[in-house]
Amino acid sequence: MNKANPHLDCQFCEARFKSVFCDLNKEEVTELSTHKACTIYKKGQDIFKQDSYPHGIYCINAGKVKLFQLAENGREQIVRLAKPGDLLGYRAILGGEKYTSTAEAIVETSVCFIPKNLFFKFVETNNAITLQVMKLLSNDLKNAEHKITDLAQKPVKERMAEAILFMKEVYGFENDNATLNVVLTREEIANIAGTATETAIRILADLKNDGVLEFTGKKIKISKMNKLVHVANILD
DNA sequence: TATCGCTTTGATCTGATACG
DNA sequence: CGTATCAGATCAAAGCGATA
Repeated sequence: MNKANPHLDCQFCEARFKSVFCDLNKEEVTELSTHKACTIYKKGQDIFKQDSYPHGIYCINAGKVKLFQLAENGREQIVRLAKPGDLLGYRAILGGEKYTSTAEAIVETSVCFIPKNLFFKFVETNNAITLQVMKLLSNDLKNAEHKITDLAQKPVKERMAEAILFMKEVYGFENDNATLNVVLTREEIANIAGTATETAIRILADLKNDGVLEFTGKKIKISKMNKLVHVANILD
């Protein structure tokens, strides 16, 4: 199933420098390196599941991950997209709770598991990490609040435009500086915007007709960024 | 070539708001 | 109040491309 990947040394890990572990000293990096366990997940594989208990946290080394909650009606709501350097599952660990969402690889993804004890040790002894984690938490909270307001107040077209911009924020562009560096299904995009797949498809077609977006297969190119931002009706 | 999963499209239903 | 309108969801069916 999942290939273990023992050769990744935290000392040289590019992703670590973008993570909460960027401020570790040399001994701590060594400790992290010896206790973490790196695993490769194939596209579509779950890293952890909603309602299960956490035993540690996950740090993405390479790849892309979506986090979603399963609603009563069976629909998924994507609550977060994650990239290399991002931490997964830390809120559940800190709160001593079950996972409130499922994490699934959207492409082949390499993830390092850091045991609970080690994570808590870092948080207790390293102020820089504590501060970083607090920043993460407050950022998550801000995003969650923003999402609530969006879903409650904004029409679908604005949410769809925002969903596209969100994908761009997290994963950026390809070399042409316009094509999103991520491929999601229409259903997944709908699940970011919180709408039905059919509605998402119709709105994407509208945005194409308006000359805002272009499609090549499942790839999305933003041809008129200013117009897309305008459609998204972002107030700040 | 048969099949599967995803995408698209049209038709219809529903709930919220506006309006006479 | 009753009802007209609108946004969006739901349902059904067809299209389409990758893959076994």
